[in-house]
Amino acid sequence: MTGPQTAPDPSRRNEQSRAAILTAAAELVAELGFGKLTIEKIAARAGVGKQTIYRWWPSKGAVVFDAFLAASENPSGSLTLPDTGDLGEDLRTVLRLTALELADPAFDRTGRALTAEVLTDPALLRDYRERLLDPLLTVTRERLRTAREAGQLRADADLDLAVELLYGPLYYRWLHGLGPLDPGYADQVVAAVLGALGPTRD
Amino acid sequence: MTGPQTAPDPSRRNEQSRAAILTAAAELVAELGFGKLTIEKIAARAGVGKQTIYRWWPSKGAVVFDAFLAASENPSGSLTLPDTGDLGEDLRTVLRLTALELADPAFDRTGRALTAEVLTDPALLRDYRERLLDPLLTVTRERLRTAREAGQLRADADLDLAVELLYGPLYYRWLHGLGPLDPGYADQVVAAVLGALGPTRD
DNA sequence: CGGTCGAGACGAGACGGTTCGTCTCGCTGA
DNA sequence: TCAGCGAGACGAACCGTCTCGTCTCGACCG
Repeated sequence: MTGPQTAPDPSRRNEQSRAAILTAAAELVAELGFGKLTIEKIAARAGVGKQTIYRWWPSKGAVVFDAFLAASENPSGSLTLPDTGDLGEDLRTVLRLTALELADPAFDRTGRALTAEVLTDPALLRDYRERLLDPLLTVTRERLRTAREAGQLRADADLDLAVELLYGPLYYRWLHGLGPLDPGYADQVVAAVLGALGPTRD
Repeated sequence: MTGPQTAPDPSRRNEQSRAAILTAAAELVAELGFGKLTIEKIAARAGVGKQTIYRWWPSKGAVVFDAFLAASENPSGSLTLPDTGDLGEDLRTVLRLTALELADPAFDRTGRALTAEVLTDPALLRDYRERLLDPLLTVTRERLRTAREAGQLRADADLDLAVELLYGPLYYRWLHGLGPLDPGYADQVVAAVLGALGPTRD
């Protein structure tokens, strides 16, 4: 479904070319921004024929997305959240790290370009969900489930809602440039979510 | 700063052309989507020279953004939130309406395209903040302030945080297609925010 | 075994098509 | 009279497709 109609043979793929293309794409998107980036420039920088890019990727967005993934993907392949037993502490750790990443100017340009592409290309959005977002949300939800069973969240707390209450505001503030993305803000969000979904104080 | 370097004289501007351009842009972005939309097509549909578009707008995104604004701007010019005295009820009303709009397929395409443009063009983001987002956030914050003074929120509730807790999750869910944007979800978000920042139950 | 051969990915770049943004044209209206 | 107007010519940039000749690799055969 995702592959081309006349499928090329992945086993014959040239790994050097693939790596060179992703590296070139990552460099160029940082230098030029996504809008001024072209397939031809990627090919030239990578020392690669255009067709080699068109053969393996359906769009410019897909190339940049893969480059981003290759750079950010955990080599160990496993994505985990800390579990010290204290939900608040663990969430603060995660959200502080997230805020730190979003606040990094180097990440900002690439991240915004990628977000814009992902939001307007349904196929890319599916990829993004499957390979990055859903794993993160799942892992977060599982941590919350553990906490709920330990009585650190209400028994009827909606975990999907909780996850969106955690990440939504950060994301909203980041994309719109509404305010500083610092550890204090991360702590505020965590405190609010715990206040809303934590055990009732009776 | 926003204007061209050799400023044209706004007083000599042709209002018919301006309106025709915005109408054509709105129609075409709905028909073709933002990506396949071109300045030349807008000019042709509007019966206008390309230069007339380039003279008054810096980018394709800016034209579409203006078209969107012209169509959605409240004619009375005033943006207000309901104030029945019951904060929960008022917030549910607003968030339900917001969710309804985001869930509208007709809005979805245009909204995503516009969001993508706004996020990657700092000048457009500034425009968006000034003309749409900040007024909405301000009006929401003022409603929350009233409620706080009436004792419906904690005395130390951070209103900036509150606003982002309200809109952030909706926005997050919408952009990523995480789940249904229905009145029930709006109610859940409001309940969570009131749970977090409402008066302590002592 | 070791040599031959065909398939398919590769680098390079020509190609026609599209859109870009700039630049003239006269024309028109304040 | 003068700046904005519709129209469209213009060169530049990229698009995505295609066609070269090269190379690598597995299959097959002597």
